[in-house]
Amino acid sequence: MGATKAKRMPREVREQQMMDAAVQTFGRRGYRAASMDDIAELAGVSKPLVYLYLNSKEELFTACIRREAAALLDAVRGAVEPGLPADRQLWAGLAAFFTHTAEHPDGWSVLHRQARTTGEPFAAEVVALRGEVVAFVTGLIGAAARETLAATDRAPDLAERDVAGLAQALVGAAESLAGWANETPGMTAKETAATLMNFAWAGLGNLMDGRGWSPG
Amino acid sequence: MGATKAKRMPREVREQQMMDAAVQTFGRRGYRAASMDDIAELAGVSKPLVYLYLNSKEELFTACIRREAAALLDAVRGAVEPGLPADRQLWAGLAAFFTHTAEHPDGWSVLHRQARTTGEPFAAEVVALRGEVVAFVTGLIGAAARETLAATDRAPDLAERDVAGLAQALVGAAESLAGWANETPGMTAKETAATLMNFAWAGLGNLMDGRGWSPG
Amino acid sequence: MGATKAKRMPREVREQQMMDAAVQTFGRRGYRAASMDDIAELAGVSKPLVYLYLNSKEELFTACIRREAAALLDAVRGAVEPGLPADRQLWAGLAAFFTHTAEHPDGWSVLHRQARTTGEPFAAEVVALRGEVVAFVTGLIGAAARETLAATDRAPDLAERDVAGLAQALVGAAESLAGWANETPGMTAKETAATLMNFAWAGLGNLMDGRGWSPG
Amino acid sequence: MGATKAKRMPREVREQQMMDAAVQTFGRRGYRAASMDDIAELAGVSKPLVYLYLNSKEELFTACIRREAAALLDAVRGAVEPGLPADRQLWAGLAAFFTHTAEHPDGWSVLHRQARTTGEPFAAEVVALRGEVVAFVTGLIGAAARETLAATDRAPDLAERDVAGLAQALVGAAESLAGWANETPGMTAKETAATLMNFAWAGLGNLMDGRGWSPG
DNA sequence: AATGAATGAGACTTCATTCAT
DNA sequence: AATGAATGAAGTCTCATTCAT
Repeated sequence: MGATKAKRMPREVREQQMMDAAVQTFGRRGYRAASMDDIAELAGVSKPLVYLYLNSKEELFTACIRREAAALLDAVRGAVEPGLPADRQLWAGLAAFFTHTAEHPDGWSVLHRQARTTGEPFAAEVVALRGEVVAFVTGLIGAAARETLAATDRAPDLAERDVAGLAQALVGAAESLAGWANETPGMTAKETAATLMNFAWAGLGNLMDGRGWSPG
Repeated sequence: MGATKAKRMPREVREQQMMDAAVQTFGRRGYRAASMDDIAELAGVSKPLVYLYLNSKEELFTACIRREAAALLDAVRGAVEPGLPADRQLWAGLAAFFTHTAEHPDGWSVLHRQARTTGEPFAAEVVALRGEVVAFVTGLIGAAARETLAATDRAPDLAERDVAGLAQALVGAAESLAGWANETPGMTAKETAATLMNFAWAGLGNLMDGRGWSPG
Repeated sequence: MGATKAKRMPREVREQQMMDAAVQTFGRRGYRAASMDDIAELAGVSKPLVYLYLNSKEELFTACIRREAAALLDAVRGAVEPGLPADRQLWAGLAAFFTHTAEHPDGWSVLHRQARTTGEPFAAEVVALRGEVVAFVTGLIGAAARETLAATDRAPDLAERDVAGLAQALVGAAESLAGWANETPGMTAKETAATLMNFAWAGLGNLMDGRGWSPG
Repeated sequence: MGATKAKRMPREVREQQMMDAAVQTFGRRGYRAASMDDIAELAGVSKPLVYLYLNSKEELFTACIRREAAALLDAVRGAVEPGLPADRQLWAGLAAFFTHTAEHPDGWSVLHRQARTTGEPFAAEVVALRGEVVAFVTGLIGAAARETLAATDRAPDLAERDVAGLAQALVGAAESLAGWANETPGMTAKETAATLMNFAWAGLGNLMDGRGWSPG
């Protein structure tokens, strides 16, 4: 641990070292509790250099959020093969999601725990990320609906709002399970993805058949 | 808003005023970003009085967590009538949960966003709360399984670990939907509860039938 | 420990309870570190009552100094019988001094350690006490000199300044030994007094004979 | 007075300036009454710099105690030539002691008045210093006894405990005289040392002859 | 005779940030 | 490309003291 202390590295390398240190520190301690001193020390550079490259604590945190968000999105998108059936796509995306969060717990913490609780302007960054994810999932649910309809030749029976709520619930459940899986030894990403698919898929299917649960 | 500025109130009343102010401030700004000055001012008292009654920022935060956790648990437990079928119980509990979180957004923020990200010893308080909720939900799922089995005369087919994962997913989805509902105008607690039941119940039923989704 | 909590005591009794608590607290913690809260609690009364009777922390400390100084002076003066030879008087005074400081360690601490280090106006109080003691000792040394001269029919050979220095040294040694004796188990007041007399008396005698030590 | 306000000094220099200011402030006002603001201002730096270099008020005070203790011990040890007779060694040590305390009254105050009354962990530092001094003096008294015995061919007559008491008394007297000499204009260190030698040496001699004072 | 309620002022400490080299 | 030196501002907490009953 601890960055290589070699002097005179090219700017881009130093910058990544600093951001690695920042993600780790922010992710574990939170934005306020993380000090620029901590980050500089962990990065193995002096504080003025951090400011020279990243300008301010706020910009540094924002840069961390964006880097980690992009990495997560790339991982999920890269795992989904467009040609497959919707349920397989969804499963592949979830597996990639759980894999990535397990392999980058500090980055995931920055996105899911810290950025969302630190208020504006950071929460907005995560809202954007989450919006992309929800849209992606919404699209998959819609595709699944269409596939089902095509196979059974029935009329669509899902309001827009229901789909949105379902996507929210699915994403929320995934976020929750990511934290739980990280804390549960022996829980692999694929098992976690299967658990969630089990939980969600049948319900989605029933909904599309118009056989939802109702309090009546 | 802003506490009544009447002087010379009995201790217990002042203490509640302070905790109201603290929950609001902690919930909106987070533990670190909330200053005791802010809280005292919002409570309409001087800072030393806050310290006289609540001892320290840490103890104040802990007291807030416990008060809000107790209020949430009471609301959910009070809404569930033990005699009803499991699905009705679950629905009633969810509705009460969404109602309470909608009516106490700052308290919910303290529990769900802030306490969990502020590290020990606060996270442990919420872990305890969440553990009670998960146990409660786990019990309901088990009851539902037994009811189903009694009706259909089939053997149980749910491993302990699956139930635990399902409860986690359900609670996580509920937590996520609580935030979403708070930010979505016109979304009532009952609608939110119905959305989640739709999403979850059919899936649970299928699982109990041994017809889970699998990647194969 | 802990004053009787009976309510409605006559003023003078309450005042002594408070001063007892104050002497103990000041003596053990020092003026600054002792808080009025501590003192009031130890005295078993509310803080406003302490202020009602003793007016302020400064006045309270001053009152403590004066009470303890008077007690110490009374103890020493009461032990010295004017008719005896000077050395017996000195010994009796020292024994009384060591007895009193051993029996009232907090009071002695207030006088010797705390009041002297807390700056004006408190140091002046102790300077006055010490001045009385030094004058008393100086008188005894003078008397001893006269007795010696009367017996040996020689001219006096002690300058005023030497006597003052000797008295200072003797008092300083006594103060130092008081602390040491308090910390040395099994060291009685009379033994301590004898140690100091052993150390000092022969030297005084030699000096009066003009046989002092000199670097030459 | 007042440190040079030149900016951008090397760390070691600044650190000494800060400790000079701290010794002066602690020595005159005491540990509790001295504020870090006062010290920083007297040192001509901002408060954060004091914390950056010295970490905390406690560590700063401890550093002051150690620096001043070392300086005092060095001064006394450096003045004593091992080859000389014991009485000359003692006198030289006392003269150096009184010289040093006269030239560094604030440092002496830190050691003798403030550190001893501020409680742990500071008192322990001074106990260690004083222990070294008492051991040193004890050694000299023992050496003197042996020299006397060698010259007069008599048996030793001093118990261990008596020697310890005598050393205590001598050190106590010296400490007391140091304060007195500082407050008495025109009193030089050598005069003070001679006064104490006069007071103490003959008494020690008599004791070694077995001719101590006794109340009988 | 006595106290619960309340506070202005000031203490120690930390942090994001800049300056000069 | 990089850093040692330095600080304004703000935060948590304590304390002597008073008010109203």
